[in-house]
Amino acid sequence: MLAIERRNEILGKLQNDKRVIVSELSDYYEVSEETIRRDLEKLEKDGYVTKSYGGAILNENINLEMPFNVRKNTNVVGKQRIAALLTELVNDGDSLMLDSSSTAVFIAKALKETKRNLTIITNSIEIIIELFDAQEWRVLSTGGLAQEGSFALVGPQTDQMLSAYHVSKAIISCKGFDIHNGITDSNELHARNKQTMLNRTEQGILAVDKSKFGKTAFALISRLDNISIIVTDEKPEEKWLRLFEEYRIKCIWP
Amino acid sequence: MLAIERRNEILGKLQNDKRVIVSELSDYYEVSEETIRRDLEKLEKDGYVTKSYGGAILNENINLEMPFNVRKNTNVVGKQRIAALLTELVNDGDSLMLDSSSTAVFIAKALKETKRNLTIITNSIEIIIELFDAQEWRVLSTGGLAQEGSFALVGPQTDQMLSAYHVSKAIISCKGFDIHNGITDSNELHARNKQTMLNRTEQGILAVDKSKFGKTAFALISRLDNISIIVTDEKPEEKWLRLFEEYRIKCIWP
DNA sequence: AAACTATGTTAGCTATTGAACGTCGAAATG
DNA sequence: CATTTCGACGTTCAATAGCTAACATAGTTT
Repeated sequence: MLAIERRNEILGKLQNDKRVIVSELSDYYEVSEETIRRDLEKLEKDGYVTKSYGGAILNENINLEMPFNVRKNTNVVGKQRIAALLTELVNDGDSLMLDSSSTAVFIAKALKETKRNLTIITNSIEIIIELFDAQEWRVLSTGGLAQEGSFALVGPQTDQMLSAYHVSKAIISCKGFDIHNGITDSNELHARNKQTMLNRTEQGILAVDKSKFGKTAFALISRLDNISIIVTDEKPEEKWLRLFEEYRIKCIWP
Repeated sequence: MLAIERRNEILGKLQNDKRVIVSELSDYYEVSEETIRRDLEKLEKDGYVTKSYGGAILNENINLEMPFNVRKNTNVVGKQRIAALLTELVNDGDSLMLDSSSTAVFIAKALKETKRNLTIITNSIEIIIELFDAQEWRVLSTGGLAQEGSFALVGPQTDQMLSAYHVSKAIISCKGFDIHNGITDSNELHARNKQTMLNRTEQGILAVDKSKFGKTAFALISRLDNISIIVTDEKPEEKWLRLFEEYRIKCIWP
């Protein structure tokens, strides 16, 4: 059994029983108590539980149903790479906009571990939840219509709220990214929100894995002009790099 | 049973009964009185209770918030009763505002099972998540600052968004409810948001369990004038009913 | 091969609890 | 109003369970 499997099972047990006992888990999984303690330690660090003498209890304010069931996360490694690169672009004290892409969730997690005193504005419910316990941060939710399926807030209310702020960096993702058609998304409301984010910042950062290169989706977000930096998970081909140079876009990969 | 569980339960009992007795707790949990004293000592150190000879009483300094998991799980039955009563006041197609109280979460759940085609505006992240899959409903999130501990969005942004709408019913809860001091809450930002909700509706509904009657918390939400209906979990005493009559407030209990 | 990860093992340390006992507080009694 | 009395309190001590930290090992990744 993999460690991560065991941890997930422990989380499952916590959802049922609200608490776990170190000695019981150690018996059940036939690993040493130390291993279980290390598991709980990790879960505590991730904010899921509170340890106590002899065991741990579930943190009720983390809505556990969500992170596991909802996302059919693809290319997790790529997204984590992108997130790691992004932490180097962000400084303590920055103000950021994050969109409601799954990449942005990874970015939020990575930033939480490394940065202090950030101000985040986002329309992603997942990110809001992820950052609820971020000490010293200011986390703002745009309002908006709760859109089934994407865990995002969308619509004109979202745009209006975004327009009330100006941030040093806006980090967005997209469904498609093409020389002729610019940056595109499959959902018009999402596209509009991302557009607004780019309009309210000096530095637009596109965080997008390589599979999106050369793709075009339904709704236009922006031409390439509004993008300052592209962060991706693999080195793009020469034609892309030439294009980026032409537009004076900095491109970063691991 | 883990020590932290016992302490949380004691806090829960304190929320209901306002006081605890050392000897009773010792019997109930089958630990020595010393252990209970040490528990109370810790709770006192954390500011939740004041010890006294033979037991301890809850600090009525309601400004100090209970841990979320304790607050959420107290008087579940009362909250469910209130939620059930409220479904009878709401019609299919209504537009509602719901605040970020734990009672409101129960109300949202009850409505989801019984009503069609509602429009909900709320600043509660829990409710947003709960209603993400509500078919045919329109669920709007107010924006706002994500406030640690309460799972709510607060601040001027929240007010601004609320002010952009007008609904048939606003359903709010509170920490204290008193003849002279009106409806009060421990948190000023929450109080302001609830106030705004009452201003944006024809029918203000106060959903509040009986333990709040006669209490006064720090921040004023509203005088009684703005309330049309009070829904509670037990029949209030005569003096309250007379008061409600005077203000032409309808009061409902199971 | 080196670096890293997951796990086990151990030794020393710490936290939690209950028992014992002298002191203190509250309420009844004179 | 002073005294008495009994339960409650705090402190200390000891026992035990649990914890931390350091090191060892094996398997995996780079």
